[in-house]
Amino acid sequence: MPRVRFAPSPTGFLHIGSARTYIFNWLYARHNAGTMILRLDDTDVERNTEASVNSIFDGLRWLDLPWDEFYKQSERLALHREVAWAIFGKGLAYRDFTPAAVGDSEKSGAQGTWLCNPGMRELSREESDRRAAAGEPFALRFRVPREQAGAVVFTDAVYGEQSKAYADLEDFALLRSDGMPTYHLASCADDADLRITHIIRGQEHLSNAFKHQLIFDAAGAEAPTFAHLPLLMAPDGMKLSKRVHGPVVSVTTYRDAGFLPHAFVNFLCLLGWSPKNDRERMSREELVELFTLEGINRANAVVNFTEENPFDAKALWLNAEHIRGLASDQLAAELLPFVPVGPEKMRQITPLIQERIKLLKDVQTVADFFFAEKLAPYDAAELVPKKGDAAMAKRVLERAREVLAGAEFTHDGLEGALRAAAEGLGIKAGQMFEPIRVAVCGRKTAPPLFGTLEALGRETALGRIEEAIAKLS
RNA sequence: GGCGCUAUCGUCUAACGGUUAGGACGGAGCCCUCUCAAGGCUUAAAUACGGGUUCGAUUCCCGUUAGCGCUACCA
Repeated sequence: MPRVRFAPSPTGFLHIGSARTYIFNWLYARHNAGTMILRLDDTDVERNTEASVNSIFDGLRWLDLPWDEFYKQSERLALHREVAWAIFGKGLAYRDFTPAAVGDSEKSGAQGTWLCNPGMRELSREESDRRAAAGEPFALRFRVPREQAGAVVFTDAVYGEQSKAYADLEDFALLRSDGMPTYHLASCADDADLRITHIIRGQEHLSNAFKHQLIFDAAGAEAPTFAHLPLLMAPDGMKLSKRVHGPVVSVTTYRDAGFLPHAFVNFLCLLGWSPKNDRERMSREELVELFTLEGINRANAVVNFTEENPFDAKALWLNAEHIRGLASDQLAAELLPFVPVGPEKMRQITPLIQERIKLLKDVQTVADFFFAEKLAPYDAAELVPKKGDAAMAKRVLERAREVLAGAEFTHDGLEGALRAAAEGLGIKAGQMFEPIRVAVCGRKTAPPLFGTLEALGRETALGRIEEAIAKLS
């Protein structure tokens, strides 16, 4: 039974790339009847924030893909230290007494790669113990066997066989001088302890995996299978970041704009993964059924957004697809939070706009005239039908006033009455409908007229026609 | 700089070494039609470059170029 984990560090809002990583882990777990573990990797006390923790929970809960187990890394420090000292005990790590402040960026200068602080890895055990006993602060570093000719080797489920010469790996830290574990140590210690079988994460960790393999080996644990995911990029080729790309990288932005959670999940799945059978729109069950590590691509994927169009066109299309696929009543319920109207009215309006919105939020602009007490001001010229004039518009509206006063106020009743009226006036049906549509909706493009009139009701419709006639006088 | 990874239409992607290089979104056009959508049909659009290997390379190998990632006592 596979056990997978998503291990975000709570140092910012939930990123769409992180959401995708979570989704892939979740799908892998469900596809293989495994366990999905959420673990907060909060060993960086300096940068952790409560707001970030909330953002992560909010985002993940919205996706509606529940996890099975939850852990907080900060509550497992004893385990991490135990693993670190066990590695030290085997002689595979050493104390580095170099003051923390010195030479961070200078280490890896243009000269070449920084590998270790000279002198420290050669310190005798006695000397090391003596200085530690004397209270001198130190970091614990992994002793990479760079004097050996070999390499660290592992097989990535996505990228295949990976190897890196020992000589190219630096002596990375396991424990900081304040005794806190580093990410590398804590992550591996926890993965081993939680019996994680597959580490599915972003490709930015591919290089780190060599270090992790070393830690698992040193700790005497069998390393999980690594599966690295291609990264999500911005159209400018840069890694997505809130700083430069704004809120489009945050999951909550999608939620607030009215993406259906599953449509969002569906979209993210198509970035860097393919079922290889041209399927695009898929239900959750289908995704679980189709998801495999073999389907994961190796090249980075760009999320195609611009300043004018903050959402990828394909994301929008998929959302519209899923909206259309919803039962009308269900969609009405989803729409409710976006608009000041009761459930009854919403259910009546929904069928009229279901095929016309890409985002739930679009209901605010597409259906505004249903909720507005008073129509937004429009130009009287809008009332004039194609190949007609103001006089025709007025004639149409005056006739409509009579017809609507008496007609049966249903889709079919209205259509019959209005078409007959057009014939009576000797004009095309379109010329009849156009002025009425504008009078009633305040604009030329709107949902189908008869259903709209029905939903609006006789009183409102007549009132708006009256106002339009006044505009023409 | 060192190391690692990647490279098919604008974007997401498909293609046991043998296809007219397929699909989707978006674009253009047509049809349908009370406007707008939705739907249907048609269309433009890609194998980064150079060498190999092979009867034959999108596919395998090498190089170049470009991009990304890692190179912290961040994760």
